[in-house]
Amino acid sequence: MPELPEVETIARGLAKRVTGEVVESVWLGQKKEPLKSPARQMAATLEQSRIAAVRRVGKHIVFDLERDDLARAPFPAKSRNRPDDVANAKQSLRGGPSLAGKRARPTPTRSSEKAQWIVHLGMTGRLQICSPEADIEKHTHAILKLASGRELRFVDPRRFGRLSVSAAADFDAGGMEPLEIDVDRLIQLFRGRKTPIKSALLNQNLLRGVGNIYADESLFRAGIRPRRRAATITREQFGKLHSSIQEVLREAIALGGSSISDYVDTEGKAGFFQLQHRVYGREGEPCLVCKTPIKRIVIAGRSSHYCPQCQK
DNA sequence: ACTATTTCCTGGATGC
DNA sequence: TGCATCCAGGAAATAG
Repeated sequence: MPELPEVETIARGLAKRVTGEVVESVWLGQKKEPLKSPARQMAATLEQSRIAAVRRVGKHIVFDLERDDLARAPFPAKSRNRPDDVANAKQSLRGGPSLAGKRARPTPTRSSEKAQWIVHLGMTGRLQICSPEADIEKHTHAILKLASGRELRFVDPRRFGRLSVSAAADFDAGGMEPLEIDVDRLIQLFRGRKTPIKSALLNQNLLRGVGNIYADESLFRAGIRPRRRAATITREQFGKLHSSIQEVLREAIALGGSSISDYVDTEGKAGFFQLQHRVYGREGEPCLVCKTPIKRIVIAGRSSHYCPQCQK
């Protein structure tokens, strides 16, 4: 559910609150789904590094990590680990997390080392900043203990979220940023594709960050039906689509994203763009332009909402 | 090289 | 009230 505007909102909030923090220690849960990198490598990369920046790339939250103190170890090289090598996984959450402590003896390094911690929230992932005394929620998969005494926690009931580290600071989410791409590039991306435009918009290898809500909303504003094959869309319509996508995303960011179900930002505040939805979640309700009932169809397993009158 | 379909996961909503 | 079933969604994996 968090798409570009929600992730942008969350990343901005985090940047405000944890930039400059040092990660002292890391606890990682025993569930393996949320971890794309080996637990030991992730913990070792995070521990003793400073959060230099937090930013959004597509739907990913990227924490830029730096380690410029000569006394500290360089980021660990890629290592194969035993599958059960999960940092202190057996510790009970109830008594407070035990934090993965001792690492290998630091090897002095001359250069400033960079790495990244990459968080994808999936459907239900959340990053919390809280005091160590705060109750640890069910489905907490990672806890970063910060030098300020606070904790940064990753909670994700459905476990569609993913955590990974990129040792070389070269994380590439693929695709292009929808708020940066120009019309010609957009046309290049979609031209000639037989797939429905809705599916193309959701393909993160083309545009990164657009999800189900903003795809439907953009197509409505552009007057294009979600099932339209990308290849049949005219240059002029692509122009309209390009401006619709950017308009929808910018408005949504300005309102703090869409709070569907239980989405809240890092401060616990809800977004308000859901109040501006013109088709998403409005099946059967009258189109705000022409009063025709909004239709809901399924495209590639995704519910898609549109006005049969306004969209062609 | 593309495109379409299936799979992963749990909580909330719905139905009997 | 309780139990079963369905649905939501992103992206990786699989199949064509």
